[in-house]
Amino acid sequence: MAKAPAAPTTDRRLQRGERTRQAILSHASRLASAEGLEAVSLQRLASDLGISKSGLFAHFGSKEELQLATVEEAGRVFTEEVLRPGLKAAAGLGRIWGMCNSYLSYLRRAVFPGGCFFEAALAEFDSKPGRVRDAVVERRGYWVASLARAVREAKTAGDIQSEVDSDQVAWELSCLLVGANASFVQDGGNVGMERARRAIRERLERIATRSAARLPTR
Amino acid sequence: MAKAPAAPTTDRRLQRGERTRQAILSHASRLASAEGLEAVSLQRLASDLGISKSGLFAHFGSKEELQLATVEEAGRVFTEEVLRPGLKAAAGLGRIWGMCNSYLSYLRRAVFPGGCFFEAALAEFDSKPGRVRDAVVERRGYWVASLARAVREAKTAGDIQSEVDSDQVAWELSCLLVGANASFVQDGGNVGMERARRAIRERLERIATRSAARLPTR
DNA sequence: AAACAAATAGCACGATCGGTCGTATAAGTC
DNA sequence: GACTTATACGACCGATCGTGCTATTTGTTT
Repeated sequence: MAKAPAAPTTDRRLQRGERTRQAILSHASRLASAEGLEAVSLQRLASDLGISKSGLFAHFGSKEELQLATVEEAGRVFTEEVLRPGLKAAAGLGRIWGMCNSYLSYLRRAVFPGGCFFEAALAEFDSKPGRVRDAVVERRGYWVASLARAVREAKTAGDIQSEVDSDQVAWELSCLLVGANASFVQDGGNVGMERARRAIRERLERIATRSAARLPTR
Repeated sequence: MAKAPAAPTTDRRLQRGERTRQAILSHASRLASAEGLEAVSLQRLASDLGISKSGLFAHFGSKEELQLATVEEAGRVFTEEVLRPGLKAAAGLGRIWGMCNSYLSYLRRAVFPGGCFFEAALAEFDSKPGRVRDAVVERRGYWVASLARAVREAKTAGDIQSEVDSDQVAWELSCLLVGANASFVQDGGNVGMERARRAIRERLERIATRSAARLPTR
């Protein structure tokens, strides 16, 4: 019953194992965002990190488990870098805008060098069923659902007209954000980013009530 | 000098070769849309088509050439299935709407079983430079440029307000269409399709002039 | 019929893939 | 100290990858 959260063990062996595991997953998620989950081989990972392939393998037991753990790690990062800061603004139009900008910032800062991890993983696994696909789809669904919830909240906060379809708006916003991701990955420039920002601003202003606060210029 | 176009040779050996080459590329492009270009191995292709791996290989000389030819074949199909029918309507709002619907129809009919070939290929190659990437990017750029041109034409036709940014609108439309593709590939349903259609309709109606014809209901 | 050319098949190669196994080493427990 | 436990390693396996090199079949040309 007294199972401590996050297992703050004192055993230095376990600590060491946890550190290498973390290093593996961090590198794997970054690599996978650019080259794809399947393309990240155990050999490649091991030699990049200067450890043995079998030592690395022992941490996961199978390639699929590695991929699953990698998705989970990427989800942790996404929560930290996008979802969490997106909640700083109070519920309303500002929070939606904040979430979108958190995502764009997460792209611009190249948290994952290959763009958004989940867009890459989704495109790779969308047609091949399995646990990895399910995990990716669930995570990505959670993100869109979070956007939809923010829109609903903005509606009850009186920032958004009551007739608008929250899910529809969230879907459109997510489309524009993945468009920004695609543009960014392709040319590394900021044109897609600005296009998305502009489109999102116009979309939000169009459904805002007269009483809603104006969106910040930046 | 008398090199005939499309090489309508009478040599039955060459004809046979061309037929198998076409069969290879057709199967390869369909397969690649679902599983990725890299995942389509020569072995897999050969056994699917009931020919030998070396016989298949001889047609292309390298895997990269195969991939290049596959992209080209997919481009041929895309032109036939999307670009061509999209031009049936006269320049103006109707043509933009027609192009978008051609794309959605191309998705719904599952011309490629894994959704839009180019979205899949782009996601796979966006971070790995090379000739394949260049070919995919060029093709996909041509599609967005065609959308932008249609928007410009609609503007000079008086269907669209003169202040609108054609490239911006085309970018947004392409985002919504790839969103439809992503949704379709994920759940096979039509919700993404309807979302996209609705978003596109609203987007177009918002920039239409008062004199422009109304978009058809279907 | 002989010579030739193109499409296809057979076979083997080196490299790399995910995965297994036995073992050495370091850190904890008694 | 002896004993246990967890990490990491090296060697190796069978399968598959892309790719050459050499027949063999099939159709054309003279």
